[in-house]
Amino acid sequence: MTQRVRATAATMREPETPVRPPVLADRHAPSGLSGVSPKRAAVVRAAKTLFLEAGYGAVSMDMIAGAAGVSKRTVYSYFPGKDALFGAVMADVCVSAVGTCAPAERLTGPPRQVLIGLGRTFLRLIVSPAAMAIFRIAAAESERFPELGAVFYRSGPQRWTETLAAYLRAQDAAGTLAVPDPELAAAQFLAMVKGPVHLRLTLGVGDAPDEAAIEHAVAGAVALFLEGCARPDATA
Amino acid sequence: MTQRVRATAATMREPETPVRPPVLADRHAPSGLSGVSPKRAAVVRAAKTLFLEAGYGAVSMDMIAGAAGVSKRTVYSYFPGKDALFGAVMADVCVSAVGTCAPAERLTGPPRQVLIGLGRTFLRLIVSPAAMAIFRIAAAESERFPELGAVFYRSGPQRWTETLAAYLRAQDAAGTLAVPDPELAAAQFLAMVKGPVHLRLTLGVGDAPDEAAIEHAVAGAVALFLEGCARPDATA
DNA sequence: GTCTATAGATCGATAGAC
DNA sequence: GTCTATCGATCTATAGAC
Repeated sequence: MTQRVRATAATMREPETPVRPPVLADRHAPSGLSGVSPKRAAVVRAAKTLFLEAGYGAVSMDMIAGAAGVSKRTVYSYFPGKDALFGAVMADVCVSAVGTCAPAERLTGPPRQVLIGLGRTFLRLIVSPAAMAIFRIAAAESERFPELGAVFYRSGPQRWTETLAAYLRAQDAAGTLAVPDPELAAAQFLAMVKGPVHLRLTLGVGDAPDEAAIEHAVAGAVALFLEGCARPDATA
Repeated sequence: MTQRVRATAATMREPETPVRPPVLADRHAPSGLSGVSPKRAAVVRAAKTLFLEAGYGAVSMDMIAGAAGVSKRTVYSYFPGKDALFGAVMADVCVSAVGTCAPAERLTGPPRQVLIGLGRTFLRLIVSPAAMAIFRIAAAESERFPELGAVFYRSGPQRWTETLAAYLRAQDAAGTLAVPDPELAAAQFLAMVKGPVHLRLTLGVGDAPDEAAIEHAVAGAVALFLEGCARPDATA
């Protein structure tokens, strides 16, 4: 099991090359292709699974072709190279897996209740194996694939922060909470929720938190956050 | 530029192999050697630089040998393989770069002052290029090298958390603050300090924060933290 | 399915120290 | 004379490209 890294790295290093083809963008089929090729879908599916499991470096084009049940030639007919395939797949993964899980729940009601609900959903999401795998890869490869980190950030953390910030701003305006800087406060809350457990998971220290641990982390974050924001003259 | 991953992983996976040579531990020189071999030091130095710059996969033994000004044979005479060299170097890096920067400052005085000082030091440290490089590699390779993640966690985050927790516990006992769970509170504070900026850096979104941004992040975290912990009947 | 490039790893030989 | 540290050349496996 060997792998190439150098050529790859140079190829995808967007900020350094004056002319930069959109590597994260999909080049689609080799020619005008109506609809979606099933072979191509199989390649993407196989690549997604393998990349998430083992990371960019540990996956070979042979593996992908084998898992997809196609020849390597076919893989290369749909994607110009390993880096492009990786970029296309990971961008899609970020949007679908992280983006769709953004707070669909209603952010209405008393702050404590909303924060507990949102914190719980958020923490459950980010400690899931799938999310951890995506994050780990995004962190590891963001240097080589700058767009990957950006896509992940926009489709995941940024959405959560913005959504929560909007709620906090509304609460501030309504006088329910005192939040001078909603963006910062939202980031702080989310950081508190994930802080105690996410770092350990990222470093492979300890196992994923169980429900009790999640509740504990969320409750602690909510308590600290609300005590800090609750006005003495208003009910939290 | 290729690399092996399979054998490597198995070798370093301490918890799984019944008999496990201490890969993170240095085997030193091939024989009894008084003092430190300059060649060996050169190898370690070169490997450290290269690994931190490009990560495990992107660095070849040829590069290391070349950068160290020795032959590959010499490299292999000091280290049984690439994984052992990586483990030895990274463990050393974690301890020296992250460990020595643990709060040397005195954690005495009023909470606000202590938290601001500690938060500032902490944030400056973790956003430094060196620390970011180590973190990135630890996160990326912790799956393949479980010990690496553990060493990093112990020598870095865990120390900070424990130190701050001890201070918070003392303050709680003294009645200056109300901290029911010092460990959690310490983790929450540190998470708040780093949250807004560290994630972006990890994902390669945006540049390192300047002094103003650092002050802003620390001040925000301290404000939220203290308001949440300060007893109405005590001065914070 | 084949070909090339390159990675990690190994080997015999040599020069100097004790 | 032997032992040790060092070097350059070479082997095998495999990733990536066509």
